[in-house]
Parts: sequence; C-alpha cells; structure tokens
Amino acid sequence: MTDVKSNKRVSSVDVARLAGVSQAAVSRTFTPGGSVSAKTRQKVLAAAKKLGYTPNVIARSLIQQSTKIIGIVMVRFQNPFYSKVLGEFTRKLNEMGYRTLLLNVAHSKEIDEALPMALQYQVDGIIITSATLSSKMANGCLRAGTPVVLFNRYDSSGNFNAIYCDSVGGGRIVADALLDAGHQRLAFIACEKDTSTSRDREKGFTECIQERGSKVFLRERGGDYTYEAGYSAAERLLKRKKRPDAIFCANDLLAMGAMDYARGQLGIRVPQELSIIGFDDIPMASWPGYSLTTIKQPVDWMVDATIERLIRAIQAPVAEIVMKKVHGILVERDSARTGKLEKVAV
Amino acid sequence: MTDVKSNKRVSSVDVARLAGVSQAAVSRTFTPGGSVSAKTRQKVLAAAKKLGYTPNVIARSLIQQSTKIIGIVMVRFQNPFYSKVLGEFTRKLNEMGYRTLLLNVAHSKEIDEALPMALQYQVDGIIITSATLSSKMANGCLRAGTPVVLFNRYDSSGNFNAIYCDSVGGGRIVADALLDAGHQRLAFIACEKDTSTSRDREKGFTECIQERGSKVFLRERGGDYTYEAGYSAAERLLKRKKRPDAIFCANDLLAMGAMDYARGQLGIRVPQELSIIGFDDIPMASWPGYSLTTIKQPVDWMVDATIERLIRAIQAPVAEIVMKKVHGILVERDSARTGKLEKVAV
DNA sequence: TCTTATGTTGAATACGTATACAATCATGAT
DNA sequence: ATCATGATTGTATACGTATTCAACATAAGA
Repeated sequence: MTDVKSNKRVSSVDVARLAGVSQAAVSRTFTPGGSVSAKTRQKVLAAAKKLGYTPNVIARSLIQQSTKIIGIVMVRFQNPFYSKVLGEFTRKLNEMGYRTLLLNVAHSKEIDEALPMALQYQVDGIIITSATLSSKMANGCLRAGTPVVLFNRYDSSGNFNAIYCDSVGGGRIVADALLDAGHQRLAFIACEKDTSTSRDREKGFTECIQERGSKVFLRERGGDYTYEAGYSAAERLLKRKKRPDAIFCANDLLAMGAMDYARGQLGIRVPQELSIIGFDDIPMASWPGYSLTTIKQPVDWMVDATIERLIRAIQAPVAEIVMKKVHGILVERDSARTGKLEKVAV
Repeated sequence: MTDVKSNKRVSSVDVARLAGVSQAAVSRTFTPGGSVSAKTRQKVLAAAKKLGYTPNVIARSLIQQSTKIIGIVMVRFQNPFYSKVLGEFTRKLNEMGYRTLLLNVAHSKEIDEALPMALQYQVDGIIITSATLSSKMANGCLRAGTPVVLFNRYDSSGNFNAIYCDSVGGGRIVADALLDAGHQRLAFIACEKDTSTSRDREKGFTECIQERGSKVFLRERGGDYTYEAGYSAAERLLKRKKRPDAIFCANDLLAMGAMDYARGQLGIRVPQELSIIGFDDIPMASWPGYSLTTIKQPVDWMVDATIERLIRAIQAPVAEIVMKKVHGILVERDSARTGKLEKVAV
C-alpha cells in the first residue's frame, strides 16, 4: 500500500498517466471552478490518492502571477504587543487563504535588506510593522507592483498605505487625565531607538501640558522599548530629591519596569504616591500584579483594517493611498489616579 | 529616470534583450558561481538596474527543486517562550539563507490542516513546535520527502527527529530542591490541554517525591498554559484550610499567575510561607517583581540543534532519525526556598 | 431529424528560470 | 602558424502547473 519507492516528486502528469486522462484534466480537478465530469474527477482523485499527489503551489503561482504569500516585516519580536499582532495577522490571513513569510529584523536599518528577499519571493503584498521604508526600497516595491501597508506607523510623504494609532492624541489623553487628577510633577520615560511612536506620544503629552499652562517636570530616556530600560530609567528618575508624582511611559513594558523599581526598590506606593501610565495595553497590563492604567491600542481593528487595505490593494492595483488613524482609549486600572478633581472635591 | 510605465513583471528575458545577450547570460550573472565574462556581467547588471530587475526566486525554486523556505508550525503564539523561540528561528534561518513560512495553529488538532499547506508550498523542511504529528500527516511528509524536526516534543514511535528538553528530569530537579529545603506539602499545577510537556514534568516531579517516601500533597489543573489559569488554580489550591507550602507549576506563566494570587489576594509571603517554581525561564521570570525560581530550557542550544538537524536532513536525505534530549537547569531566584536543609541546620 | 446550446476533453502553450550541450572565442605554448 | 586548452556564450530544454483553443460529445428544443 505504501508506494514510497522513489523520493521523486509526483506531478500532475504522473497522476494523469495513471488515471488515463490528460494533465489538464488533473489540473481542472484540483481547480475549484474546474470543468470536469464526475467520472474523470473520480479517476483523478483515486490516482492522486494512490500516488500521494499534492498540487505544487509554487508552479501554480508562477503561471497565476500570484503566490498567495504575504510578507510580514517585524522589528521588535519579543515585545508582547507585536507577538499578539503577529498572531492575529497570521491567523486571519490564513483564514483568507494567504500564507505569511516572516521577516524578522533586528533594527530598522536592516529592513532594506529584508525587503528585497520578500520581493524576490514574489509576495502578493507586504505588511511592515513598527518601521518605515527608505525611499529606495519604496521605489523597489512600486516597481515590483507589490502593495505595502504600514502597521502602527505612517509615512509623512503620504506615499504609503498606513494604519496606525493616534499616538499624539494618546499622549494628550494621558496628560489630561493626570492633570485632572491633580498631579503636579509629570515625568515621561521615552524610547530613544528611532521610534516615531515614542516621539509622538511625548509630543501629545508635552503639548497638552503646555496648553494647560504647565510643563513636563522631568524626562528620561529609556533607550529601548524594554522592561529593563524602564526599570533603570525609573531609578534615575526617582532617586532625585524632588521626584515626580506621575510617570507616563512610552509603552507598557517601560511602565512595568518603572513600577517594579518604584515599588520594589523604593517602597513607593502606586498609585497613592506615584501614578504610572503606559501605552499599548499588552496582556500583562491587566495582570493583577500590575493592573496598569494604559492607552489601549485597538489591535483587532487595526489588524483587520490593515488586511482589508492590503487585500484591496492587491486586487485592484489602483494607485490609491489610504491612511487610517484610530484613537487609543484610556483603560483605567489601578496604577494611576485618574479621577477628575471635582469628583474628589465633592 | 523612473521607468514605471507598465506594471508588467520584468524577467530575465527582458534584461537579456536590453543588454544584447542571451537569457542564459543573465541567469549566469545572478548565479554565484556563474561563468560570465566581466564585460557581459557589466552589461547585464546595467540593464538589470535600468529595468529594476529582481530574479524570481519562485521560478528558480521550480527548477532547482528547492525553495529555501522552512515551514514553522507554532501552537501557542502568545506564550513568551515561543515568541523567543520563533525569533531565534527566523533570525538564524535568515542568516543561513532560508526564509520562514509561519503557520499559526490554534490547537494541536489543526496541525493536520496546516501541514498540507506547507507541503504544497514545497518547503524544504518543517519545524514543529510544541505538538506532534498524526501518523497520517507523518506519512504525507515522508512521501513528499520533506524532513521534519520536532522542537520541544518527542515522538515515542521514534520516527521523527526531535530536539527537546528533559521534562521528566526537570520535574525531578524541582522535587529534590523543594524536599531538600524541607517543604512538607508539595503541590503541582498542571496544564491539561493535551501537552506532553506538562504530563512529563508532573511525572518526574511525582516519581521523585514517591521515591523519597512521600507523595504529592495536592494537584490542580490549570487548564491552559496561561497566567489566568495559574491565577485561578492557585485560588482553588490556597483557599483550603491546610494549604501547600510549595507549588511547582508546569510553566512560568502559570507560576506567575499563582504568585500574584498568593501575594496579592491572600497576602502570603513568597518564599517565606510559600515556595513557587516554574518551568521555561521566560524573560519575565527574571523581572525583579517576580524573580521566579524556575527550570531554564537552554533555548539557544535547542534552536541551534534543531536547525542543524534540519539542514543536515535536507542536504543528505538519508533515513536517519536523531532525537536529542537536553537537560534543563535550575535557576535559583527568590520565589522558592531551595537551600539544602543541612545549610540551614548548621 | 436537424439545430443549438452546454458541458468535457486534450493538445499546445506560457509562466521565469537554470543548466546540459555544443559552439565559439581567446590564450598561450609549440 | 598550429594546436590544445580553457573560458565564455547561445540554443534548447526542463521544472509543474493553468489556461486557451478547438474538437468532441451530449442533451434539449424545434
């Protein structure tokens, strides 16, 4: 029964020969809308089963000019936010009949090496998370006619589709909430590694505070978007004589690091003595141990929108560029005092 | 300068025509060991640049019988352990000239749907993490001549390459450490979702305890390999009148959930009143907030070994099966009393 | 019965590349 | 100048499939 004699690949021609039909008949049998009689279909399927035949998608994609592969470029793998994002992308794309070619990139600079790989593999589309494109690569994609959608980034040139969360607005929301609750000395912990998100979150935060006649008390650079960076930044921030009473961190990991330092090393009570707010709303943010107040990015919506935009661009390659900005929402947990002053005053 | 007139794909024939050479010359120019004179190479490269030509790897793979794509099947995406694993795999495979096709699978059962996809795409090899294969699919891979390596699983039939961590041994180490430190009532929190790892970790733990003349005090099913499952399992475990003085959890996430419940809800001091030990050593385990004592899986080594085995199987398709088991090591942090009794007694 | 429409079928071709083979070229030694 | 040697080149073919086209069969309608 097991016909594992030669490790030679079995092709549609082999199946056709065994079934006594033409190769075209085999192809049609395995093509959803194919015009085949029930009889030949039977014969073909029987022969295919006997030989263990599987259609070669690579060969198919050559002639159909479509690989049904989407390239996903990710920069920060370990960050749970992007784990979640990647999981959603692969799952949903799978359901729609697409496979995902994963390009893991350590730094934004490497993106210029990764993209040609994707293009060489004739991917139908490319999703780029947390990074932008050099104009050179942008041109490459244009030439290849491969649609690109930026996820959680935008390109100020306006040449790319982009789905992203309003970082500036998120920063403003945080500033408002903290000031409304009566905080006096607001600090910010940034990520310095060429991330536009950190810059924008700080921008909204700072602008809003200034508009309300105050200014950011302290600013510390985290260096990275990691727990460790937040931990050490908090150390530098909280060892001062006059320390902040609220810290807004550029993302949740930084916030969790900061919180652990404040509580664990200095015994500071959160939120009674210090409010901490993050950004992203990663799964861990809701863990009781942290119960982090944060700006939630509507990941599901963003993923859906990104996929929809990409598919549309693939199907109708009109030179139409769509940029969608979605608002983050403040998830109030227990790491920050965010109640309006009035409420307390009453 | 921008010749983006037609979105028609540019092929080696187009380049050849423009350069005034044969298509073969173009192909040879882009083939590392190709026999081309410097002069024609110049002409070809110039023409290629002008047209924005990129070799079509799909077409190449058709004739070379090799796609340079590795399929990776992952079951539990959100778990930071596998995030790390995936990151390592993609990075290292990339460096070796392979791309990765990511197949995200919600449950082990779905693996039988995912694998044919990989095979249809003619992947050169397949890595399966945290799941085993049905014998039917196993046969499919055999027929297709596609090597498979199981990561962090083994197949008792002995038909598959496998690289995995000694879960039984890890469980024993934990039992020894806890008993040596004088714990009396040892509990275990399991993951029930068809995971052999959880079963094996419990097996080693239980066996060792029995050999030393005792037995497991309590056992609770976590349900999932998640923080939430650990949290609620701990609730059921610790609300009893006579509660355990040590809990071994099937993985780190469960352990962190359990710890947060114990400390946050019941005010139990860890490790003074309760020791907690996990398994995996995910990045968060070393966060000061948890400082979790755990069994470290040597991920880097395991990833390297998996890749090496896979590449070897691809290059020399001898029917050789290799199963490698590596020992986990106890990383002693602050969530468990693990010192030998003698030390304390002296 | 003849016509028309509809459904099946196979032969031939195209997708974009790599490579075997034979032909050509350059080079240096004799 | 002749020959052998080696490097370079072009032609032709193969990889495995989808699809066009024409041929054919079948069934329905007149």
